[in-house]
Amino acid sequence: MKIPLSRDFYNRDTTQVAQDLLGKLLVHHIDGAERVGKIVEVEAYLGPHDLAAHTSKGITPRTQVMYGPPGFAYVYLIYGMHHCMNVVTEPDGTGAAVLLRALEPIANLSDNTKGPGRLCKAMGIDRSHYGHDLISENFYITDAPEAETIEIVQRPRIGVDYAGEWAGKLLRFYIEGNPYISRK
DNA sequence: AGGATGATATCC
DNA sequence: GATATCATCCTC
Repeated sequence: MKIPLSRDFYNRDTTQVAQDLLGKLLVHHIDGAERVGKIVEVEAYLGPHDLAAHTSKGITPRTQVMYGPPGFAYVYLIYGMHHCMNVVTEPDGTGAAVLLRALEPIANLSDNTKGPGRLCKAMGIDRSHYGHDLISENFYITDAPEAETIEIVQRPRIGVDYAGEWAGKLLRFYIEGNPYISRK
Protein backbone atom coordinates (compact mmCIF):
# COMPACT_ATOMS: atom_id res chain seq x y z
CA MET A 1 0.00 0.00 0.00
CA LYS A 2 0.99 3.59 -0.41
CA ILE A 3 2.01 5.98 2.35
CA PRO A 4 -0.75 8.28 3.67
CA LEU A 5 -0.07 12.00 3.85
CA SER A 6 1.27 12.86 7.30
CA ARG A 7 -0.52 14.65 10.11
CA ASP A 8 1.78 17.61 9.47
CA PHE A 9 0.48 17.93 5.93
CA TYR A 10 -2.96 18.75 7.32
CA ASN A 11 -1.63 20.83 10.20
CA ARG A 12 -1.09 23.94 8.05
CA ASP A 13 -2.93 26.95 6.69
CA THR A 14 -6.24 25.71 5.27
CA THR A 15 -6.08 27.51 1.92
CA GLN A 16 -2.59 26.06 1.47
CA VAL A 17 -3.73 22.53 2.31
CA ALA A 18 -6.71 22.90 -0.04
CA GLN A 19 -4.50 23.78 -3.00
CA ASP A 20 -1.93 21.13 -2.11
CA LEU A 21 -4.67 18.47 -2.06
CA LEU A 22 -5.31 19.02 -5.78
CA GLY A 23 -3.75 16.13 -7.70
CA LYS A 24 -3.52 13.87 -4.62
CA LEU A 25 -5.18 10.46 -4.52
CA LEU A 26 -8.11 9.57 -2.27
CA VAL A 27 -8.02 5.84 -1.51
CA HIS A 28 -10.72 3.71 0.10
CA HIS A 29 -10.59 -0.06 0.60
CA ILE A 30 -14.15 -1.35 0.56
CA ASP A 31 -15.69 -4.74 -0.23
CA GLY A 32 -12.28 -6.14 -1.13
CA ALA A 33 -11.62 -3.47 -3.77
CA GLU A 34 -9.37 -0.44 -3.73
CA ARG A 35 -11.25 2.60 -4.96
CA VAL A 36 -8.97 5.44 -6.04
CA GLY A 37 -9.78 8.94 -7.28
CA LYS A 38 -7.64 11.98 -7.99
CA ILE A 39 -8.76 15.11 -6.16
CA VAL A 40 -9.47 17.79 -8.77
CA GLU A 41 -11.76 20.26 -6.94
CA VAL A 42 -11.89 21.46 -3.30
CA GLU A 43 -13.20 24.26 -1.10
CA ALA A 44 -11.57 25.73 2.03
CA TYR A 45 -13.61 26.49 5.16
CA LEU A 46 -11.43 28.58 7.42
CA GLY A 47 -13.00 28.46 10.89
CA PRO A 48 -15.67 30.04 13.15
CA HIS A 49 -15.02 33.51 11.69
CA ASP A 50 -15.84 32.12 8.21
CA LEU A 51 -19.62 32.58 8.02
CA ALA A 52 -19.91 29.85 5.37
CA ALA A 53 -18.25 27.25 7.63
CA HIS A 54 -20.33 24.92 9.80
CA THR A 55 -18.06 25.83 12.71
CA SER A 56 -19.41 29.40 12.61
CA LYS A 57 -22.27 28.01 14.74
CA GLY A 58 -19.85 26.88 17.45
CA ILE A 59 -19.01 23.44 18.77
CA THR A 60 -21.93 21.02 18.30
CA PRO A 61 -22.08 17.22 18.07
CA ARG A 62 -21.80 17.55 14.30
CA THR A 63 -18.93 20.05 14.16
CA GLN A 64 -16.95 18.48 17.01
CA VAL A 65 -14.53 16.60 14.77
CA MET A 66 -13.91 19.73 12.70
CA TYR A 67 -12.72 21.42 15.91
CA GLY A 68 -10.43 18.49 16.64
CA PRO A 69 -6.91 17.66 15.45
CA PRO A 70 -6.05 17.67 11.72
CA GLY A 71 -6.11 14.67 9.39
CA PHE A 72 -9.57 13.37 10.31
CA ALA A 73 -12.64 13.03 8.09
CA TYR A 74 -15.65 15.28 8.64
CA VAL A 75 -18.59 13.61 6.86
CA TYR A 76 -22.17 14.85 7.09
CA LEU A 77 -25.53 14.36 5.40
CA ILE A 78 -26.87 17.31 3.42
CA TYR A 79 -30.37 17.86 2.01
CA GLY A 80 -31.45 14.57 3.53
CA MET A 81 -29.82 12.43 0.85
CA HIS A 82 -26.25 13.35 -0.01
CA HIS A 83 -23.04 12.92 1.95
CA CYS A 84 -20.19 15.43 1.86
CA MET A 85 -16.62 14.74 2.91
CA ASN A 86 -14.10 17.16 4.40
CA VAL A 87 -10.60 16.75 5.80
CA VAL A 88 -9.88 18.62 9.04
CA THR A 89 -6.97 21.06 8.92
CA GLU A 90 -4.88 23.23 11.26
CA PRO A 91 -4.19 22.62 14.98
CA ASP A 92 -6.64 21.08 17.43
CA GLY A 93 -9.34 23.62 18.28
CA THR A 94 -9.19 25.69 15.08
CA GLY A 95 -12.40 24.48 13.41
CA ALA A 96 -11.23 24.47 9.80
CA ALA A 97 -11.52 21.90 7.00
CA VAL A 98 -11.34 21.32 3.26
CA LEU A 99 -14.40 20.04 1.37
CA LEU A 100 -13.65 17.53 -1.40
CA ARG A 101 -15.89 18.47 -4.35
CA ALA A 102 -14.79 16.33 -7.30
CA LEU A 103 -12.55 13.42 -8.27
CA GLU A 104 -11.07 12.08 -11.46
CA PRO A 105 -11.72 8.30 -11.45
CA ILE A 106 -8.50 6.26 -11.26
CA ALA A 107 -9.51 2.76 -10.11
CA ASN A 108 -12.76 0.92 -9.28
CA LEU A 109 -14.82 4.09 -9.51
CA SER A 110 -17.89 4.97 -11.52
CA ASP A 111 -17.64 7.90 -13.90
CA ASN A 112 -20.02 9.90 -11.72
CA THR A 113 -17.63 11.76 -9.41
CA LYS A 114 -18.39 15.42 -10.12
CA GLY A 115 -19.82 17.11 -7.03
CA PRO A 116 -19.46 16.39 -3.30
CA GLY A 117 -22.54 14.15 -3.11
CA ARG A 118 -21.60 12.07 -6.13
CA LEU A 119 -18.00 11.86 -4.94
CA CYS A 120 -19.08 10.24 -1.67
CA LYS A 121 -21.51 7.90 -3.43
CA ALA A 122 -18.81 6.73 -5.87
CA MET A 123 -16.22 6.25 -3.09
CA GLY A 124 -18.65 4.54 -0.72
CA ILE A 125 -18.34 7.23 1.94
CA ASP A 126 -21.13 7.84 4.45
CA ARG A 127 -21.66 8.98 8.03
CA SER A 128 -19.97 5.85 9.35
CA HIS A 129 -16.73 7.51 8.27
CA TYR A 130 -17.36 10.52 10.50
CA GLY A 131 -14.21 11.10 12.56
CA HIS A 132 -12.17 8.49 10.67
CA ASP A 133 -8.42 9.07 10.97
CA LEU A 134 -7.01 9.50 7.46
CA ILE A 135 -3.59 8.44 8.65
CA SER A 136 -4.78 4.84 8.28
CA GLU A 137 -4.50 1.82 6.01
CA ASN A 138 -8.00 1.54 4.57
CA PHE A 139 -9.07 5.13 3.99
CA TYR A 140 -6.49 7.82 3.30
CA ILE A 141 -5.03 10.42 0.93
CA THR A 142 -1.63 9.93 -0.68
CA ASP A 143 0.71 11.48 -3.23
CA ALA A 144 0.16 10.62 -6.89
CA PRO A 145 2.89 8.27 -8.20
CA GLU A 146 3.99 10.84 -10.76
CA ALA A 147 4.08 14.51 -9.85
CA GLU A 148 2.56 16.65 -12.55
CA THR A 149 2.49 20.39 -13.03
CA ILE A 150 -1.01 21.76 -12.63
CA GLU A 151 -2.57 25.20 -12.97
CA ILE A 152 -4.93 26.10 -10.13
CA VAL A 153 -8.10 28.13 -10.72
CA GLN A 154 -9.68 30.15 -7.87
CA ARG A 155 -13.44 30.76 -7.71
CA PRO A 156 -16.10 31.66 -5.09
CA ARG A 157 -17.48 28.69 -3.18
CA ILE A 158 -20.69 26.96 -4.31
CA GLY A 159 -23.98 27.07 -2.40
CA VAL A 160 -22.95 29.55 0.31
CA ASP A 161 -24.83 32.67 -0.81
CA TYR A 162 -26.16 33.11 2.73
CA ALA A 163 -22.65 33.85 4.05
CA GLY A 164 -22.55 37.57 3.26
CA GLU A 165 -19.12 38.86 2.35
CA TRP A 166 -17.69 35.37 2.85
CA ALA A 167 -19.76 34.08 -0.07
CA GLY A 168 -17.61 35.98 -2.54
CA LYS A 169 -14.20 34.96 -1.26
CA LEU A 170 -12.08 32.89 -3.61
CA LEU A 171 -11.86 29.71 -1.52
CA ARG A 172 -12.82 27.18 -4.19
CA PHE A 173 -9.91 25.68 -6.09
CA TYR A 174 -9.75 23.32 -9.03
CA ILE A 175 -7.34 22.02 -11.64
CA GLU A 176 -7.51 24.12 -14.80
CA GLY A 177 -8.77 22.14 -17.77
CA ASN A 178 -9.66 18.97 -15.87
CA PRO A 179 -12.84 17.40 -17.30
CA TYR A 180 -14.13 16.24 -13.90
CA ILE A 181 -14.90 19.66 -12.38
CA SER A 182 -18.42 19.85 -10.90
CA ARG A 183 -19.18 23.31 -12.30
CA LYS A 184 -17.33 25.94 -14.28
C1' DA B 1 -37.66 25.73 -11.94
C1' DG B 2 -38.95 22.67 -8.46
C1' DG B 3 -39.01 18.61 -5.52
C1' DA B 4 -36.84 14.92 -2.73
C1' DT B 5 -35.70 13.85 2.12
C1' DG B 6 -33.70 13.71 6.99
C1' DA B 7 -30.30 15.51 10.29
C1' DT B 8 -29.45 19.61 12.79
C1' DA B 9 -29.88 23.95 15.11
C1' DT B 10 -32.94 26.93 17.15
C1' DC B 11 -36.91 28.27 18.58
C1' DC B 12 -40.97 27.83 21.62
C1' DG C 1 -41.88 19.03 20.31
C1' DA C 2 -42.21 21.98 16.10
C1' DT C 3 -40.09 24.31 12.43
C1' DA C 4 -36.76 26.41 9.20
C1' DT C 5 -32.65 25.52 6.96
C1' DC C 6 -29.47 23.29 4.42
C1' DA C 7 -21.30 23.24 1.69
C1' DT C 8 -26.91 18.77 -3.42
C1' DC C 9 -28.73 16.18 -7.20
C1' DC C 10 -32.27 14.66 -10.33
C1' DT C 11 -36.19 15.42 -13.30
C1' DC C 12 -38.89 18.23 -15.76
